[in-house]
Amino acid sequence: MASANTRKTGPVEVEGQDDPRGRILSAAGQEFADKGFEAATIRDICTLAAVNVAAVNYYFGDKHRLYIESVRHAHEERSQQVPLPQWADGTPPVKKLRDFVGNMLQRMLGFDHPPWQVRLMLREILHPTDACRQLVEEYIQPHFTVLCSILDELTDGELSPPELRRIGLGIVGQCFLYRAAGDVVGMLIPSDEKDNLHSPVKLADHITCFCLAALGKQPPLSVEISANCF
Amino acid sequence: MASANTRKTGPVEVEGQDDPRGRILSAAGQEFADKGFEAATIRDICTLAAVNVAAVNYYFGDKHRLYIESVRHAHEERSQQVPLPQWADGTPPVKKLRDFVGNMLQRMLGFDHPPWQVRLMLREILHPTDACRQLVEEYIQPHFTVLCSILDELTDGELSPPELRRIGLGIVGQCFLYRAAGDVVGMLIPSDEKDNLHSPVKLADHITCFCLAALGKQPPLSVEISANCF
DNA sequence: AATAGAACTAAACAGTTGTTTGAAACGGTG
DNA sequence: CACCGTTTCAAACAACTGTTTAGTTCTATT
Repeated sequence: MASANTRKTGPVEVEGQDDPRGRILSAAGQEFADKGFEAATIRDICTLAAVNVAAVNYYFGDKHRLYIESVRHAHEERSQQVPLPQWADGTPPVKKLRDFVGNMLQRMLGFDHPPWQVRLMLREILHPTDACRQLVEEYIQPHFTVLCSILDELTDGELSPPELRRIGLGIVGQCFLYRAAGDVVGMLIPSDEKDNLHSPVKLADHITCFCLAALGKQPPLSVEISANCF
Repeated sequence: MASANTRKTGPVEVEGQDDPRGRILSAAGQEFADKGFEAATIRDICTLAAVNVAAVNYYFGDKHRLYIESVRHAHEERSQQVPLPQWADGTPPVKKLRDFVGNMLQRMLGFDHPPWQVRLMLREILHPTDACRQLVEEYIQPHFTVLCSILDELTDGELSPPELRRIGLGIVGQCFLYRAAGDVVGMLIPSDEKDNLHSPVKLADHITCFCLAALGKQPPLSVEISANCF
């Protein structure tokens, strides 16, 4: 029973398809993402991971610690799946903003449908548990700080940090709605319209344009320059 | 066992504190809102409602039908708690928009802290079950339609319905973030700033101004006319 | 080959879940 | 009072939960 709860430090053993710990972590992430902490059962997780029921307690102690680990695992994976864009010096802030919004939507909505990592993180955001603080500090806060600094650069420092944060939250909120309430959004608009106007790319264009117009960096929307402005 | 599952049609019997059915419905709403469908137990609900465990099956058949009924009960109550504003003819659309956003935020965030009705509806929006369709058709869709018609009036019909919906969703999204991810938002900004700039009233002002600026119905934000514009 | 420790397993544990049962209490009507 | 349908209750039901145990297999070092 020695150090089963600590990370492997022994031989090579990449966290791949072979080691049970990794399999459990992936299986747990999917189950927790789909059903939530209570409804997901250790037995289902272990069946999915093709390990014995006792393996969870052997590797992680109990269900709760497995959950914490699996949230961490989720945002670590997602961070390197969709890393923040890197900009060369002198990149115009307008382009940075568009890139950032596009990146955020891509991370939230995914290419096809959102992977379990995102859905698990979303659960934690909506109903925070012990795993939330870490998620915010290591994942959300850094991203939000980048967004605010882009807005600061965009407005030439005319706006105070609180005002920048407020506008930043507005941008995040517009993206967040599609991620968190995507099903309901789909019920509010025709299905063909969803494909045409609410795809990640089109959405990123619209949200950026909307924000730029509000900040006076672009003509108002109702004048409708429908051509893409980037 | 006759017609215990159908609505009472007999004598007066207002759905108040006396009839067990109403007490169960309220208790269930609170428990479901706090813990979700799986984690909330019939025993806890019945204890809270001060009825026997068997009462749920007697009045509602099973846990699932109790849940459906309790979501319906929630949005019916909330509808009459915070009804949509009624505007006299000739009310300027700018005022209508501000009223609508304020109304929506009030309904979402509540005066002090959000009542269980809203939290239960939120759960259904985030993880839709059978109760979602009804919730959308009877509650969300009508509200969203009002918002779009205000935006239409505001832009003098310059924008197409799909574009109106897209902007409407942006407004909803900005409000929605505070409701759904309020805890995380609270971790992203200083606590005093949350009280000053992110109260329902201040938020309604900001979101409306932001939208009006983007639509060119008001000077851009970065010029900062900090005085209230209504 | 012998041994020690890690990895894994089947089986059982105690507790809780949703649901059902059969009988008791209730409240009005003949 | 006796009767009846409705409502309420304590108790039990079977199924499932997270967790633990005791035992087996595997692996690598001596």
